Amino acid sequence: MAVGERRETVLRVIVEDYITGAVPVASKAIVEKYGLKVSPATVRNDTAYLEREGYIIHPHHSAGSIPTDKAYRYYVELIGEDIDFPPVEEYLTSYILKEAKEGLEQWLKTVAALLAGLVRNLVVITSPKPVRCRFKHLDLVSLHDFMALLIVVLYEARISRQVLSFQRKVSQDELTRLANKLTLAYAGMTSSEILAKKEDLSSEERRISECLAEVITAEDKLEYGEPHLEGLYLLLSQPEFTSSPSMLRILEVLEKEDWLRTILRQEFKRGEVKVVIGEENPEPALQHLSLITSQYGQPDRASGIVGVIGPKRMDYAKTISSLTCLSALLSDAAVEYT
Amino acid sequence: MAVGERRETVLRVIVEDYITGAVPVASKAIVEKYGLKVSPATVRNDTAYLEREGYIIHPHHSAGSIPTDKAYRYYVELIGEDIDFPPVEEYLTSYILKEAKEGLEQWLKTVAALLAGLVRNLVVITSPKPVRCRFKHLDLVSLHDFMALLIVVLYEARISRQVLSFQRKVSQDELTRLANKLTLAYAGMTSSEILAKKEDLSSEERRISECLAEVITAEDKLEYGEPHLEGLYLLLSQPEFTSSPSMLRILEVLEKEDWLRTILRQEFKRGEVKVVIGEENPEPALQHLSLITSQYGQPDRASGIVGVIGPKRMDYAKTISSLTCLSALLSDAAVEYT
DNA sequence: ATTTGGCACTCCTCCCTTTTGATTGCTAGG
DNA sequence: CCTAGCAATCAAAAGGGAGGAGTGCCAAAT
Repeated sequence: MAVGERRETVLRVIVEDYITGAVPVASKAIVEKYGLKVSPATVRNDTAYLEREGYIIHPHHSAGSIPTDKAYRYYVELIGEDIDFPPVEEYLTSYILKEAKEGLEQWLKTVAALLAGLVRNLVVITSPKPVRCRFKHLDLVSLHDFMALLIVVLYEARISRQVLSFQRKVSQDELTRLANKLTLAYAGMTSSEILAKKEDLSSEERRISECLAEVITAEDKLEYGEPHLEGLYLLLSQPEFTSSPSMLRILEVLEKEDWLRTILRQEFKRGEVKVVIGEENPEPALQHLSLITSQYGQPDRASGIVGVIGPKRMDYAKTISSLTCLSALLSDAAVEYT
Repeated sequence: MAVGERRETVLRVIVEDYITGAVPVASKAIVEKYGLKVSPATVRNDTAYLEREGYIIHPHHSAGSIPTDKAYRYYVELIGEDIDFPPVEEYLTSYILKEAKEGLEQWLKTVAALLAGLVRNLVVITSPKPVRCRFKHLDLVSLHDFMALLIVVLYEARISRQVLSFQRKVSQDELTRLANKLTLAYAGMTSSEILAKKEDLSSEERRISECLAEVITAEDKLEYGEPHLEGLYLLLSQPEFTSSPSMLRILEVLEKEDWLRTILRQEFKRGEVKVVIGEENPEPALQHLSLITSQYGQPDRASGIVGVIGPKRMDYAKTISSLTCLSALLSDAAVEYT
């Protein structure tokens, strides 16, 4: 085996061993566990080289090697070429197909929990949402004399509600009439189209139309649906977070919720799984974690995000393959809601 | 001061001091901080008595006193009589009144986060939900030739959706006609009323009606709306959970979610705040915590639960008063959605 | 040029001991 | 019934090796 080739093997072994074991990998262990035909001293020469190149570091002088972000990146590119994990696919499929009677959101939570258990990390999933919402139907329910509840139904089975007040008394009969009229008038429109359609409207009709457009705009602004988190317990059980301060730091970050935007703002290509390792992440609070994310659904129609958050030392092979498979399955399922 | 009276003072002081400080309370500290006119030795006689009676324990021989569940219960009954906390009320009111444009659920989350910050513990809140849902409106959207999406709008602005399949091709026009007919036929009915209404229905109409009743029944079964949790970070920052195993134990319990039923299954009286301390809770996993819960809304119409979960050593006075006040405010706000 | 065995050195971890300081329990006297 | 004083108790912090795992490097072997 050529020197360069062995170095690559050593690096791969270090990454894989550290992923499963979470302890620094010693030269002796590398030789023994993987049956290399060289002595530990030789491996030490290689690790010295890898350290110079920035692939590994030693937590202290007489400790084994642990991979750097660069090493994980190298590893991910390496395995990216031929990833194949049939058992995961079968396992997921069998569960996912019994789509729930309990509604979409509940089902997504179940799916997320399933994936979390599989990859033993935190899973975040958002419900599918179109980029540009289209109006489908509205209802008006009288609350008091001057107030009504506006219920807006959008395509992709999304709904929103808003309280509305009028200058004068409006009866339920009148509200129903207004609702029917406007439902007909605005069917299939986006928020800007509704605002653009300037016909002669009564004061109440204008009030409702504005409110309607506002509601749809608000929906448009949400880049994704409400995110569900599952497996927090699993993430925090990882050995890197055993100390309570580091656990609290994670929790604090997760509750602030800005991190989510960071994840969701990414550009996705169809079917692609994105891997962001440690300091590759622009968000400092997440730089000691890795994110693996994927988009599902049809980008032009409704789409959502499913992602896994774990320590940098996470099982990239398994997670990437699970996510690839899951996002394909979810895309198929989402077609039914189109 | 009579002996019995002083003992009560000593107990109250121990509870209050332990609530704020989280460290065992020494006899000397009791005398000094609260300016008692007796010596530490005298207080020690009192604590010896209180220990015999089961109100306090000592974590080890040469440590101060910490209250037992019995002591907290005594304390809660004591303060229950004249609780008054105006600053909380004003603080909450000012924020809550700017009701959100972002929808009910989002607003509830904000309220929960606000309360969590105030009481520095985990807050759980459920969206208001009527005990018996009434049908308001339905829509049918064609998916494929044989499949449609059923969108059900209920009173109190609740919505649910369900995928539906037919034996034969059904066009969107036909679906719209069916939707209008059934919306009219079933307006205001509960699930059982819908099932009872046996008129001569076509095969498709029967299929939809059954599905509709099923959806409403499912909503009825949910005792409360989707719960929101806020302030997990605050709860786990409490000194009793600094060790990572105890933190993980809490997280594990919270993710299992069965505990929620325990909380929500309680019987509530209008406007009442319930306090469950430690082992008073039937659920073993929660026996090292205290729960303070309250119902809001109108029991006959929509109602929800708001509760605080904290260590047994939590600020009962502040939490009870905050919750009393908040639940009243939420009830007022909920009226608008009736 | 690469590999290897050997050896000194480093640094972490574990365990044991000691010290320190706080606090109680008890007893005898006010 | 209260108090002062004192011995007893225990946790937490600080110290101190001993042990051990593992590297770095050098000189010799391949």
